[in-house]
Amino acid sequence: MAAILALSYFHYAGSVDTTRRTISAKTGQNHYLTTKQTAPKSVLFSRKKLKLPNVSTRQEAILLRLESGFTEDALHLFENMNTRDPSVWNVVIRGLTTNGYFQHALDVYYRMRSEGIRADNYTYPFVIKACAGSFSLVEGQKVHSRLIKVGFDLDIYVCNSLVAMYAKLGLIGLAERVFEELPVRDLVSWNSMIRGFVSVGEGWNALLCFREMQEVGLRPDRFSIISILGACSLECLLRYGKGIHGQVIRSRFELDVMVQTSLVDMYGKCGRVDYAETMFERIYQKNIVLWNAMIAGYTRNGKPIESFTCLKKMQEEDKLNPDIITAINFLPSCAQIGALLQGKTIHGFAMRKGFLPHLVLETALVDMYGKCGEQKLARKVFSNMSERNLVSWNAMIAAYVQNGHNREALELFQELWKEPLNPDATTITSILPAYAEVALLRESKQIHGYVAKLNLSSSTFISNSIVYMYAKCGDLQTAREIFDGMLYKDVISWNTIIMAYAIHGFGANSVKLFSEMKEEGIKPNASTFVSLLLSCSASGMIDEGWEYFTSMEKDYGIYPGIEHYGCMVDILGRSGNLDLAKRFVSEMPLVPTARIWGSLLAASRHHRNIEIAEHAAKHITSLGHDNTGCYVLLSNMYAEAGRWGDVERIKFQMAKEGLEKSPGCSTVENNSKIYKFINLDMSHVNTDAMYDVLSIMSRKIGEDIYIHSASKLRPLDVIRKRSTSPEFHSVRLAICFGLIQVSLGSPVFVRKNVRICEACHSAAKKIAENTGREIVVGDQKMIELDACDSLYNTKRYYYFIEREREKIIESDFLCGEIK
DNA sequence: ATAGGGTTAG
Repeated sequence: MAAILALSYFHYAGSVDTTRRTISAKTGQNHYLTTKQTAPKSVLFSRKKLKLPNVSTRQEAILLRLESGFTEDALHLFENMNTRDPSVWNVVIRGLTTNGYFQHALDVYYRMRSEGIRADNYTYPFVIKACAGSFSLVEGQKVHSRLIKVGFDLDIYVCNSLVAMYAKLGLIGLAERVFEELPVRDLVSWNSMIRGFVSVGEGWNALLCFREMQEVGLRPDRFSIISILGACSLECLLRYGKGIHGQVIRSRFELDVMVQTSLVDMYGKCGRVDYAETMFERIYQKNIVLWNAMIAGYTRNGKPIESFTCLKKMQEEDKLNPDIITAINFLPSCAQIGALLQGKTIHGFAMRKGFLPHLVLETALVDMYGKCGEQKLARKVFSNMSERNLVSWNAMIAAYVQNGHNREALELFQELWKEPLNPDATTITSILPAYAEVALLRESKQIHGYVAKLNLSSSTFISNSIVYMYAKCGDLQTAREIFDGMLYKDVISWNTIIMAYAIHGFGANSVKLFSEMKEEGIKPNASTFVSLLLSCSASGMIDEGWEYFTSMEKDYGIYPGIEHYGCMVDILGRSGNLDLAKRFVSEMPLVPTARIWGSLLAASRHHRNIEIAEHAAKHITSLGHDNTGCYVLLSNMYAEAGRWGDVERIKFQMAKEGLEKSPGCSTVENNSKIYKFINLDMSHVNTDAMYDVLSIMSRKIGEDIYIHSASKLRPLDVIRKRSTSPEFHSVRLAICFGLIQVSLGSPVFVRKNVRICEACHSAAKKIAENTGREIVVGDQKMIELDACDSLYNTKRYYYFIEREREKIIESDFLCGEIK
């Protein structure tokens, strides 16, 4: 078959556009022409269409070859014909279109015209279909204007094809116009229009169209039903879909496998996989499409195990091999349970079967690898892709963010701007957490501006992320302003703003917001209490902490999770009652994690209780995580107590485990650039000025005993004081650098990779008071908080909205009997 | 003889 594509007899066909193109639908969806879509399909003509009276034997022979998929042979016969009846041309164009050779069909059409043979109303529907098939709007519009010229623009067959073509190209407006201008509309016209709305994602309009069709007295047929079930899925209208199901049962379509498949699909998409299952089980003859729909239903509804079983049953019971769609539908199930091995198996299977390259499948693989924690493999698939669309980019960006590679995610996001693609809501949703992590205020403001431009500011989910992003960047005020301006605040919005105040240590505000939240009738969830307890811990509100901790179970029926216990250890540790904290850990009903012991260790460090620190450290090291931080902390404590033997012992232990102390460093942001400092840092261009400012500041805040300008520093003095004196800690250097560099009126944002020490914390406060500058310092504590709010869930929010909508239309839409 | 259909990633 490849030979036919190489034959040269199509070269004269005129200016036929063979480039691949992307058509953006109103919905922002992209339709892509992939190599798979243009590949020849050995689609057979239906038998009933074959009976052609009064045709020459030659023509019949051509038709026979075309319908059996022997396109090349057919074309040879065609080329050798002398007398060419217009109907022969029609047969050839129809054959090429039906077999998927859209470009060749168009070539033959142009050749037909150049040879002076008039295309008729039988020619155009196929030519139009070929335009749609090759996703060529240019061709389509050329043909459209041509047929207006020759007066076929009122032919119902031609116009119905045009409606379908424009809809397929995503230009629903043009489809509507052709539809509106039709003098007479038959069932096919309506079906094409309904299908069109569904295919661009406008389920609502499809429903309106469906109702209008019945109002003008037409009864839906199986095509209408299949399309309208698609509309139900789009709008998540379970009740309405059930109504259609009722009509189907009373109609003669009950045993139509396509209608049945659409029903299974609809139930799956409306969240009732149980209905889909019942329906599915009752179907006697299951084809691959039906199996795929069922697998997709399980996957979509978070039932990966059932999806696995279903795939197995498909192979065992019906001896069906997975196809591309099966693979695409199945991969998210692997992703959901982190079944890397099974995902890889599918990947290998797809390669052996020659499914690759395939845009959608590769995107699903990127997503699967990303969710299985293999961002490197995801990147490998992504980089190998011959074609990428926005969805592929979104999947790759998400893969980086999900695995904590925020820098890479941001770099990729920057690269995306060079592509002829526009980031959408999904892109923004994926990238915002990366912005929050990296916390560059200026860049965050830029992305915020873009969100406003995209009109996404009204999305609760996205606004929540933006509030969080500003809070993490240190700009609490803007975070609050955005929160106050939100139209719909859900529980996550409240959790986020409470957390924002917690991060900044304004516990009182968190508490106030919590009562406001309750007044608004928003029910707190587990995350709300994490935020609240963190607030209490950060602001030293010990009694309130206990109160919330006991109230969450008593008043709200929320059982404390490991995070809540962690916060309580922090709170108790802060109070200085380390024995109580220790007892709390030993009596908690959950197995303490490294995070819990870490809290106890930090508290012991704070209150210089070596005994309990050793106890906590023993547990941490036994858990086998990265013990570096734990060793360093313990070592510092021994040093402070003058227990040098123990310091040496830990040093030896670290060397044995191949661990190195990661130097504490601080960063400060200026003009979207990050400047990094280590303790005693002298590597920066402004070192002298920086130390001068530090010297002045230290004097002002009463810590000037050891300070001299940098040039007068003698390293030995410094080294001797290292473990105890915080005067040259990186945080202070970063602050001073910021004071010099950041323009007046803008806040100075400093972050530290490990926990900031108490002395630096109070020094920062005093420097802020003295200079009148706003200084925001974030440390490890702030970073730890990220893991807490795991309840971000887009789906839940949208689902809620859809429920509400269903109530509104339920009474409005009553479809008539189906013929 | 002509047109309209189901499964597809985030």
